[in-house]
Amino acid sequence: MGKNACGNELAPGVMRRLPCYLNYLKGIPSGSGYISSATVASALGYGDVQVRKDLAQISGRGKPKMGYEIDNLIAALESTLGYTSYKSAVIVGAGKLGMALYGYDGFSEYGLEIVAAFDADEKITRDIIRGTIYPASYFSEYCRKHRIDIGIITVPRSEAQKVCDEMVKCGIRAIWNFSPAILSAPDSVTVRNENMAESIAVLSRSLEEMPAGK
Amino acid sequence: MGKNACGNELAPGVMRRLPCYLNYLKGIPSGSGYISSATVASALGYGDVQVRKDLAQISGRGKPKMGYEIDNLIAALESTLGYTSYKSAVIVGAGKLGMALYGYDGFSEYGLEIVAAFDADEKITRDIIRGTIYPASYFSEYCRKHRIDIGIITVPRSEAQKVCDEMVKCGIRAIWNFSPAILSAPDSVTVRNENMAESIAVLSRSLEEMPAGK
DNA sequence: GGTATATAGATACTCATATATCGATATGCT
DNA sequence: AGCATATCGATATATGAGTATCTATATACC
Repeated sequence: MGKNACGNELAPGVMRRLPCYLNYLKGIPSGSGYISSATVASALGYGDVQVRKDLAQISGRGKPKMGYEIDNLIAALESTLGYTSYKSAVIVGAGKLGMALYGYDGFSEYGLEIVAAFDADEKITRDIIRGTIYPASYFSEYCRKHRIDIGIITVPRSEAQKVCDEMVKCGIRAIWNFSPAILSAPDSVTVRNENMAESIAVLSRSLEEMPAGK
Repeated sequence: MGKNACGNELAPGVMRRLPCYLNYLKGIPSGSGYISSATVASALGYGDVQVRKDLAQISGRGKPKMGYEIDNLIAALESTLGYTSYKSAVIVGAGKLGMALYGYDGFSEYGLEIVAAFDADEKITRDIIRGTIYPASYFSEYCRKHRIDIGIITVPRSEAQKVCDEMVKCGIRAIWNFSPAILSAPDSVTVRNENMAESIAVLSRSLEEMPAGK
């Protein structure tokens, strides 16, 4: 385990592909032993050289004629992607999307636990799916009492910047923004936008670009 | 309106930024008239040249000393992104995420209407939020009766490929995949993966990379 | 009406990413 | 044990996106 154990800069393209590698490898029956870069590449539609270069950045060496040890790769990917470290998150905005995320139990696979939800509407402060929804006024106090790693924003566009500021003030340094707002935050805070609008645009354009299917 | 009225290839980076431009411009009080590329650039953290190059691909010319006419830009962006054309969608998988998307009324802003939801579990075939959830067995018949543009997959990983195949068979040519599965589909079908795992990884790594937040 | 200026558009350049080619090496078979 | 081969790793090339610089032009002001 060399210099890349932690803290290396990884190019955005690499960060996009690594979860795909992990996902693919996890779907392989365990005990299969080794896999070649070409096999991974053709399964995911990448080039074999690209797969090797990506894996070289995060894992130990592969063996000629054999490929890479699958279990090693999975462990290296999970570690690199941060899935093995526990991260606590809070949601602000208990609308439909917020509640869906709050109730989704698949995040634990990535080391993420959503520990609380907040909403400006005091009336919905009740158990709905799996936990309490606190009034937004309690947010900063809650953050002082618990160590919160990630803030998830699922409020409407008009409220998003206010919520973002509040999160920053409470020491949250990673924000996952599901609102359509463009958030401004200090450089020390990472903001990740879940870009539904872009996805819809890509799909919509694809429909118009090839009018004749088949 | 020249050659780029429709059907031009747009680079992924451009496709990522265009919704941001639109979003930003819509937040400007209407009747403001013109805006310069430098103003847009500094608001969104891009370079002014990049903004001009992006806009040159989708809109008419700007005026020296004035900038671009805001209303024109908004119209061009909405048209290019496909938000002005009606697109019908169906959801397969009536779990929490599926129901959240089904109940979300913000998609109409992008020209997207979710017209039906399906689930393998026949028991949940009832009105929940705003519409009927049909049993999955009715899916292909429904698609024959209605023109469906986009298929949204919110089933677990193990079911996703099966659902994808069914959608392709029913003539759906654009698929929005919220499951963690890697889907294989013909080239004529556009698959867009909503990459939650990547987002979590980016945020998680950012937490580990700067241990001293300030 | 002339001139200074802000701004767009075009061109040239830099940098990063992805691809192709070549050489090195461990494995398995004869 | 020796050799053929599949696969990795390194080097070189190509492609493309982003940036910087320069030129052209429409506006506003004097």
